[in-house]
Parts: sequence; C-alpha cells; structure tokens
Amino acid sequence: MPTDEQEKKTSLNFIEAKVVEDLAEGKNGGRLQTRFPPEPNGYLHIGHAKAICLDFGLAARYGGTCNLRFDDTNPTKEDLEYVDAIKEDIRWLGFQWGHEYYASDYFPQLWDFAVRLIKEGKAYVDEQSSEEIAAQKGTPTRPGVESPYRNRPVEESLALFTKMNSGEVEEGKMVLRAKIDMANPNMHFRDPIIYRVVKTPHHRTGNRWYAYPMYDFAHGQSDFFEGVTHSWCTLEFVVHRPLYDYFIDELKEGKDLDDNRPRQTEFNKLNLNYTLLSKRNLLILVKEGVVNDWDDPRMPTLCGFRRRGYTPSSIRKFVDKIGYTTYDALNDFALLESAVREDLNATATRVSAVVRPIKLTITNYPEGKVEEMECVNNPEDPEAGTHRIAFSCDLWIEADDFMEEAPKKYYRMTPGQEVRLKNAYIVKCTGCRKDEQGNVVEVMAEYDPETRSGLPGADRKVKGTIHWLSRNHCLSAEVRLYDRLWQVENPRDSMAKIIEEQGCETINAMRQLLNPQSLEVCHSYVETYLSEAKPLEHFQFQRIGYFCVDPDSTPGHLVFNRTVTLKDSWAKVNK
RNA sequence: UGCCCAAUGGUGUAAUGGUAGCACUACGGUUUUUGGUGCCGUCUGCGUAGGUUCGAAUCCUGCUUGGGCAACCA
Repeated sequence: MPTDEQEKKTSLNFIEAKVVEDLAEGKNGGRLQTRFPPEPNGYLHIGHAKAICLDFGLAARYGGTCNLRFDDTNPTKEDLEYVDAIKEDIRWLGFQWGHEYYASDYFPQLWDFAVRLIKEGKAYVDEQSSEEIAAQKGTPTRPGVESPYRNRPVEESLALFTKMNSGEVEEGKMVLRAKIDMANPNMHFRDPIIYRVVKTPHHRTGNRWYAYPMYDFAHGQSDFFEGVTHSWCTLEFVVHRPLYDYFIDELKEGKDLDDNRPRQTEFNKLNLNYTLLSKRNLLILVKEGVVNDWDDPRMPTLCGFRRRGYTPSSIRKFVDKIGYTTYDALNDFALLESAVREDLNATATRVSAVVRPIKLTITNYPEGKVEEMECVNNPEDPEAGTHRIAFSCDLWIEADDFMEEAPKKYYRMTPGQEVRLKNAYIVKCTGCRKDEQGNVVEVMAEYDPETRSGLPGADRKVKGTIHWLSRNHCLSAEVRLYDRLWQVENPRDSMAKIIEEQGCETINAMRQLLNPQSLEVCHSYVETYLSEAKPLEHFQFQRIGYFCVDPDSTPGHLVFNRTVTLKDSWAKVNK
C-alpha cells in the first residue's frame, strides 16, 4: 500500500480524527471497514481518486479493510466495460480491495427488507405517474400531500410489489414508496420511492429482476449487510443521511442503535480549475468526438492522466495536499502539476529532444567526424547512471534557441554570442542563412575544441546552455503537446451560464469554451537512446518538459505525450 | 419565503479558548553544463456586527455571502 506521500502530519483531517476516536472508544468492536462504491456508468476521474485515497488509504493506515462495491442498481446506465476499467484504474492508483461486491448481490435481501416494510405498514405501492408524484411532493417551502394509495391494504401492496417484479408491469406504472412523512422539511423523507420497474437487462443479473431498488434503499443497506463501519461520501449526500440512518435503524429493528452500524460522513468533492469533472459531461466529450476517447490525455479521467504521463504517486500526493473538509473548494491545477513535477524530477531519465527543429552547422568541426558524448541520466539521482549521444557538425537545435536580433537577457544562440551545447562544446554563433521569404533555415557557429565537456577548457563561464541532436544520429518522432482543454477557470459554471443565456445544447456550450490549442502535434527529433522506449515510460526532454511514451508508439513511429512543461522563467521574462 | 452545510493570504489547508503556520502560486536573490532542480527571502489572511471570557480564527447570537436539497439517477 502506498505510503510515500503520507508525510508526517501535525494534524488529522476531521474524518481521520473520527476514525482514531472511534477506534479508541472501541466502536464497532474495534473494526474499521470502508468501501469504495462506484457506479459502473463511466470511467473514474481524478475526483474519484480523492474518494479512493480516503476509503483505501485510511483503511490501510488503521489496519482495516476496504472493499470494492459496484453500486449497480440502474441497468439502463451501467455496463461491464466500466466495471473492468474501474478495477484497472484502482489498481493503477496503487490500491487493492478486499472483497469485490456488487449491490446487485443484495437484491434478494433488499427485496425481503422491502416486503417486511410493506407488512409493517411502512411502505406501499403507488400507481400514480411520476408527474403526479412529483406534484404531490411539495416544494422545499411547502409541505407535500399524501398519495391516494398511501393507506391501501398491506395485502394489496404486497401483491402489486410481486407483480412489479414479474415483468408484467410497464416501467413508470408502479413504484414502491416508503411511508414516512410528506410534510418533512427534508424532501427525502416525503415518502421516497424505494423501488421502480426497469426492463433493461442488468449486466450481472440479466432478466432475473424487474423491480430495482433506488440508491437510498440500496446504499446504506449494502453498507450494513457488509459490516461497513465508516461510509464516506461527498457533500451532496448530507441531506440523505437521515434516510440512510432511518433504514439502518429499521434493519437493526431498534436494537443497539448507537453501535455496530455504518455511519455516513461527508467530505468536499474535488473541484479543479480549468477542468470539468462530471461523468455525464465527460461522456458527451467522448461521444461527440471532442476528445479521442476516455483515455485522451486531455481528459481528467485516471486513464487520461495515465496516458498523459501522470504517475499514481503524483495523484496521491496531490490528493493528500488538498485535504478533506466540508468547504466546497476550487483547487488550483498548478498544485497537481507541482506534484507530478516533483515526482518526475526525482525519477525521469533526462534525454535530448528537439521539438521544433532548426539546423545548426558547426563550420569548423571536421566533416564526417563523430564523437560520443556522455550524458547524465538524472542529476538528482547519481545511481541512475549515464548514456551516450553522438555529436557531429550537422545538428538540430530548437528554433526557439536562436534569435538573429536578441534582447539583452537572451542567453541562447545569437550572432557573436557564446553558448554551451549541453554535454559537448562551447560554440560561438557566426550567423544564419535565410530562404527567399526571410525565414531562418540554418544557423552557423564555430566551436572551441578546448571546451569539450570534461576538459579543463569547459570550465569557462557561459550564460546559456542549449540542447542539440546530430542530424544523422537521431530519430524522428511525433510529439504531442497537450495543454488545458478549457479556456475558462470554471467550465461547469461557464457552461451553465451559456446554456441559460443561449438556450443551447450542452455540447454547443462546450464548444464555445474549449481551448483550440489543447493539442499541437509536432514532427520532432529525439536521441537514439529512445529507440527502445516502452509505452508509458517517463522522460524529461531536457529544458522542455516531462514526456511519456504513448501506447500508440512503435519502434518505427515513436510517439510522445507532453505530461507537463518544465517551469520556464524565460517564458515569463519574455512575455 | 423551508431545511441543511459552510466561510482563515491569489488558491488550498492547519491552529480544537493562549505567538495565525504550511503547501502551491506570484515576485526577488543565490547555486547550477537544464532559464529545470536545490537553497534563501518578500508580498498578501481570520466575511460582518455584537456577546461570553483575563484572553476568541476557535464558543453563542444576528447579518452577509456561497453551496446543497423538490430524478421512477447515483
């Protein structure tokens, strides 16, 4: 279980503090049991990572267990494809569940419980339309009115409930409702629907059931059946908690109500600026082809971050830093970036890549001569070793690293100025050659043979160091430069505003907010050391950023994704 | 005009009645064969009005602002 990002804490968040307190008091027989309860209706995103780190992380830290439970009570939205992807992503994040459960495993028990409630006069079958039921529900400021079916005989409800599950009742014709209180200020207590008819086959139980429990009648009960002690979820479920407790009190038949039961505690879900986190909207992006798939590196899904080059530990570290509170925060994406930079800085092998190439010719270097230069793999890690790179008179350098007329603080290649070629020689720029349109097509320089790296002559102070590649000793590669998908800080709110003002479809609102520069594909060059690079391997392209080998990459066609740029103080000066 | 929850630098998060701290960001400086990293430093904060107390970010009340709740979704 990952512990690398769990730095010594001077204080615990309110959820962990409660765990410590409960354990100290010997609650639940001293057990700690949690669960991660995804609905298999989409891919996991970084918001889920926040829940995963809590559910699995605290269980592990305090000797408890965390089970995986798929909340699969709505077959119209759920699919096996999502079940498999969710499991893969949890493992990738670095966690292992105890049991793999499904809410659908409890359908028989839930059914029996519902029957019991009917027999006790605490539930009834309502035959009104959803519109009628909604109208009778009242509003937050006005109490609801009771359904005409509310006090029908128990036997009648029992018979109809059985019928609901037989396949002969059409969807929407009947529901089972808990009989609680139509005037309760908590809307969820106004005779909530606990079972409805769904005819779509279920991905696990097929056509065995036609009556399916609603969330409020499945989630807490599943927790109870499994022996969950701490049930953590996000803030929007605060208003559900009284109902959660109500049904568990019923299951416990009024006995031992204060102990040996699951308790729900809510925390703030993750909001990230310049990021949209809602499975419904992410699904639209995929279906409309705005992105290439759920694992498009611009997606905030875990598989998207993986393909982008984020490491599991960087995501865990980020989650650890943002904390858990009851305040609805908007977190800065820069914090996530700092986490991945911190991680990759320590681990990624440094290589040379010229993303936007321009020719550099060393005019006084013997033609045909080739020298092998030594490169440190990672200056942060002496154990990482070295590798070799070929040097010659015909080079590529970054187009950005030459300016014919440069400002004073420009330390790179400009006529008359010395610059160090990383791991090779100090060279002096002598000029450039342009095409008919005036574009620079080649830069010329002379090298100083005494300044080869490692020789005493190399100790000379030179302001700038640039990277390079030998044109006859490098590989071409496709480099995908990713940037944020959204131009606005809070796409969720901006979308809502556009939809309200223009009355347009979600996808149209989205298109107005997308960053047109979220992906730039470059025809670049990388050093031959990368010929064997494997998918998902991380590298630092020196002076540029961290990159990850895309799964599409093959030895004949290398593809790299930019995970994140290096911090660039020149870019700031240059603005 | 109901019920519930919240509010600490630009962002996020600590301090649990006793010196408002940390991280990110921003901006300086320093080191550096990555304008990276490291190191040092600077700026900016308890929503508001009362009350309790020797003492309040913390407890109480009002106000303000924000969020959630009226799916046969979870």
